[in-house]
Amino acid sequence: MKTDYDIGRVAKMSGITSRTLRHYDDIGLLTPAWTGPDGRRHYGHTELLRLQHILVLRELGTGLDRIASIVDSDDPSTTIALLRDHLAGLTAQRERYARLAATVARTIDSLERGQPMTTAHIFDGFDHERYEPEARERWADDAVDRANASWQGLGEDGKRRHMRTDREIVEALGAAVRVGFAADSAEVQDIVAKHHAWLSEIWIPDAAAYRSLTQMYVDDERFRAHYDEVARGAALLLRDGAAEFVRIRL
Amino acid sequence: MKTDYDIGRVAKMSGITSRTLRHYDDIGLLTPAWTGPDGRRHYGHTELLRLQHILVLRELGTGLDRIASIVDSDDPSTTIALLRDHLAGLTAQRERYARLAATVARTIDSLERGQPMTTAHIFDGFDHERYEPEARERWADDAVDRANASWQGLGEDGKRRHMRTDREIVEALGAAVRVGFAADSAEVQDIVAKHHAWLSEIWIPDAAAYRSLTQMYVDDERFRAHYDEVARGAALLLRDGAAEFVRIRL
DNA sequence: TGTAGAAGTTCACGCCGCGTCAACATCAAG
DNA sequence: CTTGATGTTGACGCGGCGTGAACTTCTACA
Repeated sequence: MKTDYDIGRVAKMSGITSRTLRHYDDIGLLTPAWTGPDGRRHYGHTELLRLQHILVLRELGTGLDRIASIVDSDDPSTTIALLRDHLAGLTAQRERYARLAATVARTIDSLERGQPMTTAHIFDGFDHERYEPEARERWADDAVDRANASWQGLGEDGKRRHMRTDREIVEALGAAVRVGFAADSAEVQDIVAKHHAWLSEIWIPDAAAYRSLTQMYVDDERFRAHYDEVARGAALLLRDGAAEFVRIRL
Repeated sequence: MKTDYDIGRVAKMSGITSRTLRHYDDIGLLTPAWTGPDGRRHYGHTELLRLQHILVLRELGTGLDRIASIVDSDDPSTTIALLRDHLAGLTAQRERYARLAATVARTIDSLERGQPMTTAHIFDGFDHERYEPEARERWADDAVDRANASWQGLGEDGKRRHMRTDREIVEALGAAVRVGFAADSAEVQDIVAKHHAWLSEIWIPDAAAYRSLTQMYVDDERFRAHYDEVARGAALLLRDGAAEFVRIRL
């Protein structure tokens, strides 16, 4: 036969290791055209094409099981559907790494300017996993104590920074209200995330606590006045945004 | 004690599972403040703070062993060095996913236009990154028309995404300037790549066009102001980075 | 106070995609 | 005939936990 490549040749041609080829044989992803009496694997042209296909999909980050189903079904629309699915995942990954990189860069930046690793800064772009929507009333009990303790522990400098961040949030919210952003828009969600992170500096609220806190911002005159200072409706927007935030992120 | 949280409370507060907390105990990353006579783990405020620190770094994609060394050493310069290392990895990942996403998108596109997944097509941007110079020449001709058409074609949603990416680039550049990355550093090159990709959304510039565009960013006040918003020198860095980018990649 | 069930504990295996020995067989070249 | 390159199977390792199993202990309610 003309097209007879042993495992080493295939490995060199494709740039993968022979181990990988053996692995693909083991899991039935790529079976050699024939196996010699000595157990050596021999690949033909068909297998090379299949391997190419596999490698492309692998390079795209697809899992081997999914690759198998794609390669096995020659149906283009199946391939397209699967790829489209996969594309969404890739884009999400890319954005995730972009955010992480930006956050790390910012963290480095602030560290180099002598600032400690404050949680507020650090929690930018932080992905909180979900909490269970269970009753956790007791947490709220000593929450105030702990919040006070944290606040005391911040020091003069920390307190001032904290206040400044608060100001930024109020202004961002005001701008959002004026522009007319919805509570579930990315822009408002960013602000809410920032607010949550800011809050976490002195107190780590769970989902329920965070929602009731933002509700309180609406109900309590003094708080509402504080948040509505730049634009009326900011406290409401924060509350609604927080509800959405909790639903999605906590 | 006031600050006494059992493993379940800590899990709910932080959003991670109790299993993870036990794991962290096992590997010595986060030891409970004390363990009851019945073997139950109890955490205090100190541990919560440490956990926060850990989770942030974890969210940044850092490995647990590296996290341990970062959290254990309170030395900021160590932290910076480790983070800088990590940043390089993150940017590499980001770039990888960006390339993958682009290739997948192209593959989907060609499949939808009825073309089979030929090897020639498939290997675009895969192993051998080939650019056909003649095709690029033709692009430059009606580049402006094309840019306008593309922008219109993006739709409201696309436009907004485009704007947000722009913002990310500006911020990443700002951070890079502050941190002091060189124009030919991997980090800056990554940002430039992103900028080029971003630009390619509405206009695919060739090498010369890309260089003169970034030069224009420096010369034109309005553009410079835009890129220098986060940190002065960003436009310059982008131009120099683009020159390097063109030299190596285009 | 008895009892149920919620929540804690310690093993210990599973996952994904191979890398990396180990121990041995077989091939091509000098 | 040796030597070294290359092939084979088999098995463990990794990272960061998920997910049971089997057992103990705390908490709430009748």
